[in-house]
Amino acid sequence: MPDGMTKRDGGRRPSVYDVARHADVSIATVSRVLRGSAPVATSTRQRVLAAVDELRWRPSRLARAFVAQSHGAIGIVFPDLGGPYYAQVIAGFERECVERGAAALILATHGRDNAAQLVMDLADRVDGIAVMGRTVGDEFVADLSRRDLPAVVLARPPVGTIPAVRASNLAMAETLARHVLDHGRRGVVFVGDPDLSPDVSERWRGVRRALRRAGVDTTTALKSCGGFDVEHGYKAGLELFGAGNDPEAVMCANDEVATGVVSAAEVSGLRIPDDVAVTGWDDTTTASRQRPSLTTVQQPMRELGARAAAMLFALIDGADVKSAVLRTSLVIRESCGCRPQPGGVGQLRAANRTQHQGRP
Amino acid sequence: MPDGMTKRDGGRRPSVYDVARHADVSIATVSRVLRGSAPVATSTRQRVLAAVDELRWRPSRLARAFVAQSHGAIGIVFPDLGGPYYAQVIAGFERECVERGAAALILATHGRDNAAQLVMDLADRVDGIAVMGRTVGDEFVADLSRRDLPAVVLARPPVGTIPAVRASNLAMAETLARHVLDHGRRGVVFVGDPDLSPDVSERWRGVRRALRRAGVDTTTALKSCGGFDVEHGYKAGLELFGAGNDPEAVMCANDEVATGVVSAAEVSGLRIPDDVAVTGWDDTTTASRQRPSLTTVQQPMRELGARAAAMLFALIDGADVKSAVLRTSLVIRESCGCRPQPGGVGQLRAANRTQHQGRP
DNA sequence: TTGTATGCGTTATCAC
DNA sequence: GTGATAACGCATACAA
Repeated sequence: MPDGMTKRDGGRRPSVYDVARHADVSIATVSRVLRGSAPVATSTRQRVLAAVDELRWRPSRLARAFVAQSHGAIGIVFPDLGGPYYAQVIAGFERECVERGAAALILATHGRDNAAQLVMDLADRVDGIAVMGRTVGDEFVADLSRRDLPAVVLARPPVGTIPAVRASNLAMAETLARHVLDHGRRGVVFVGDPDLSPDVSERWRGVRRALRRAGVDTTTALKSCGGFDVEHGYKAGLELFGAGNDPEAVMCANDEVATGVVSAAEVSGLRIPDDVAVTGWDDTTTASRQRPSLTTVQQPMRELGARAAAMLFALIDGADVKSAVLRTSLVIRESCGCRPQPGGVGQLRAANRTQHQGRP
Repeated sequence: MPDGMTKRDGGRRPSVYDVARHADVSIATVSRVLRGSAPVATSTRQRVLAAVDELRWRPSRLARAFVAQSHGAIGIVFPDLGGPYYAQVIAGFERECVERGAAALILATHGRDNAAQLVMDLADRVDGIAVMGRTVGDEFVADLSRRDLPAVVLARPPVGTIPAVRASNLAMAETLARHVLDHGRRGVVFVGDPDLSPDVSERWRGVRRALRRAGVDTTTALKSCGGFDVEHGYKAGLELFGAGNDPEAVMCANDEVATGVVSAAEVSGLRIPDDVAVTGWDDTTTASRQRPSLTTVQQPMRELGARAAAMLFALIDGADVKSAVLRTSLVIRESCGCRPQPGGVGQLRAANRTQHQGRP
């Protein structure tokens, strides 16, 4: 700034220039003191710090970000925000951001028709973006990456060169289905919408494979329910139990749907697991507390979010990033027909957990 | 360079200068075309748009924000993220942001020791900030506002001149407690931590007032549980029911704590509501689905988030903003001792709802 | 150790 | 209608 050019006073917040003038140094020195980017004489430093303190100056993040050409933030896109699953994923994502000193921007498209526009807006304000499941189309995700914006996908397979982080589904679903079949149940129905998410799609495929290998007909083994919450599960359950062809086991897309199905069963006068077995997925906190306690599959939800963030930061740093498949584990409780554990409701013994890792 | 900011290199992204050169115009004209801030000849406009298209240029939000001295974002600070309450508040906050074309930044302090630092960081990257409950101290909140950063507080009374948005607690809690007393229950215990949140503090005060007016001793009427989730409620419930002085009614800080208390009661061999009545707060989706269905208080959680955001935008626009107390309503179901409603589990008749508005 | 000068990408204010 | 140019607040290469 040229000499004699005095900035107008007023409500304007102080800038480096104000601090520099106040401490009788150059703006470069002020910057050096604040960033510690170069040695500064102790006496000078103290003058600067005093000025900073007196003017209550904080460097403008807007300007810093502009100079650094970096937002210091990453974003994550969900279809929705309800339910414990998203909350956990967000928590993991956010924790990683905090550790890195970055901000987390969260966007839920909620099935809005302008979802693509919203995601684009978000892309303009972050250094990297994570997209969950089928929130937006593949071609759109690929487009983000083509704009040189670091991107990862979550809870779904990789898209082209865009890395993915997800939990193992297919093999574990097959394992769980086999366990249900081992209880002697043949009339197995999977409640969920394979089209709504890649996760559910893989779980259904795993279940179907187990049924086929056991020689069970699968033509009526899929019941879609239109959503992932308790309400949808309840409604699907009522339809299922009212249809006459009473299923012997209902395997659900997630724990919340399972909770709804359990309610529907009880309203329909069915006992669990005697009349009908029920299983969930996710091992949310309520799963162990329900009665009967819910047999389900534990997946590391926080870890999913944390890994997505970590992968983004690695990409931003120019590192090479590979897709990851996180481990899931079987959590056998009572709702599948197993006996209550001696430890009490919701208690588990290690022997009841089966881990599985690999490509879903 | 500040935390979280690392320079991304690679092929430089195009700027106005590139587009201007490509279209053989000045950068001013490019800006005019894009912003529509001044008339441009049709032929010129088309040349510019063609160049924009070809270079796949998007104006840098970083630069725009810098020039406009505006982040185009507001932030919200929570103590935590788990549970349906926060999810709903976030959803409302986020919806309002989307409608306004702004971004929502979400921070959960999780009881970290550097919470104040984190909130300060957030304050540096938003145009306004909403703080929930006692996430940070009053003096800190006041300090934010003193820095000319628009601020509102959520789920608590106003702090100085900082407006608040909250739901009615005290009178409704008293009403609910009276209802429980009307069932003939005298040994009433409130489970929750008044110190953890202003909301809970007011609910406890309302309950206590009702008890005192009914001539009930309140010296053992408070049972703290250390948190707002099912686990804490369960643990508190076990202690409560194992202590010998069996309560006749347990009024909980929220629905999740109530759910835990219900589990604890059942494990302790107590029937609800015959042996012990239980009430919650929030009317989350599971409240109507539980058996027995949970008597609780409905509060507009999404609305709380939405109003907080709307108030921030109003403050940013320089408008005058007044605190607001949102209406809550009593939701009588079975867990308090009332009979099941004919409509089925979770169904409500209008007659079962009592609304209340006013200063809590 | 400190100061000067330049660039970051946009919008806005002048001239023409 | 259009173009040259000055901010915006900071970081930094280069001088001194």
